[in-house]
Amino acid sequence: MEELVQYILKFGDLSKQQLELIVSKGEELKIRKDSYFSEAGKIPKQVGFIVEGVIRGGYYNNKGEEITRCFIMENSLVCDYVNFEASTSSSEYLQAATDCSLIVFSKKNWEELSHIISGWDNIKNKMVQLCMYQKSRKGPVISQDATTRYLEFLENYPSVINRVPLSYIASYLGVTQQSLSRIRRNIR
Amino acid sequence: MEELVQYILKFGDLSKQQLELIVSKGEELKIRKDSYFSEAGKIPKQVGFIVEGVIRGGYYNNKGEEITRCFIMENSLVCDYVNFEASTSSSEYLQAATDCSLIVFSKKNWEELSHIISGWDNIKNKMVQLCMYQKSRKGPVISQDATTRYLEFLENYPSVINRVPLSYIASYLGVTQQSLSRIRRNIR
DNA sequence: TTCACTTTTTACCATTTGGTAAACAGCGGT
DNA sequence: ACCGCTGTTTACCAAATGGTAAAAAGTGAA
Repeated sequence: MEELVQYILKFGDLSKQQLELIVSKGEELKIRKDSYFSEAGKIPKQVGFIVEGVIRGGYYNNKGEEITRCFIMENSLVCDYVNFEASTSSSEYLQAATDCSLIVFSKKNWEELSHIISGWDNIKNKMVQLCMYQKSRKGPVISQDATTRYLEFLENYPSVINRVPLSYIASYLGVTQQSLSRIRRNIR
Repeated sequence: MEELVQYILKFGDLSKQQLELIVSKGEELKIRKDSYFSEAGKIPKQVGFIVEGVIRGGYYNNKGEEITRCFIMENSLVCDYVNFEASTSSSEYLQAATDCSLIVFSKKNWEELSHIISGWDNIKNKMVQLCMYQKSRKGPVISQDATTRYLEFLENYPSVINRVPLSYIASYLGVTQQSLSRIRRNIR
């Protein structure tokens, strides 16, 4: 759980005792590649912290096609927070793009922390805001051509390229898998 | 200020007295089309609530081209909140796409509300989360062709099309102004 | 190893989009 | 009205991308 502790401490100071209390409310969860952390059409039940692996955030457009909206990496919070908080069903899913190792908090445990740790809400909100901020930025720039988008993806996510199926990356970049394959050939 | 009061009440209950206190901390601000609410490279100094008008969120890519990332409409909070809170300079700007009428809160006033109104932090965080959520979703889908993106834009933002310059919409959709013009002709 | 299955690469052609340049339309100021 | 400025539309051709289909490469199980 050490990674989680270090992550939390980036947002504010807590005593060793308080940190132990937080960790005690989390559970380790391993999920296999392609399984879902939360599903489209369902209420998100957990907040997660990624210890190892990559999570893919996406949704189905009105033609039923899968759209990949973001990749979430190690040492990040992962949650569809607005729907988690409001207990509303989400239009998005969060899916393991690789085998993942997480620390998860049930809604009950997550809310309890607000009551038993003073200062937690402040830290929590900063963490959630960063989580949402990271989801919202750094996406591929729609006005750039596919080659540029791919090269920028390599810069922003160098560790992802060899870990997740190419089809997910193509979906993220907004091109067909064939086009991405051609782009990769032309770059060499 | 009635719009702001109604907006706040969607996130939690407050007394008439408390609402008046909140309103008293806000200032009316009118900004002309094309002027900036916050600028790229600078620290965001205010949280705003849009009473009338449309704000355009965007940034410069590494080639110096303007990228439009979102449009923010009436009755929404507008802020680069993560950088506002941390007093860090933003890579994005928020620009009036039409003449705008806002209610704005300085950082000082915004923070004072947390001390003088119990329950405000809870409401505030929900408002900020929604603000960030709206910024992050509903963007044009990169894998769809430009015509589809334009048609979906019309559905999602029917009131914007005749209010802002076409070049902003083209930038948002990721096409040149000429291509957008051709698309509009072909649809009729 | 071989087989079955999935992922990735290639190839071909039709379609879409970008780049450049010019014409056209709208609008405010004089 | 006329001018100058800005925003929008057109046109033409080159380049990028999608759709379809098939081949090649990788992977795991028997």
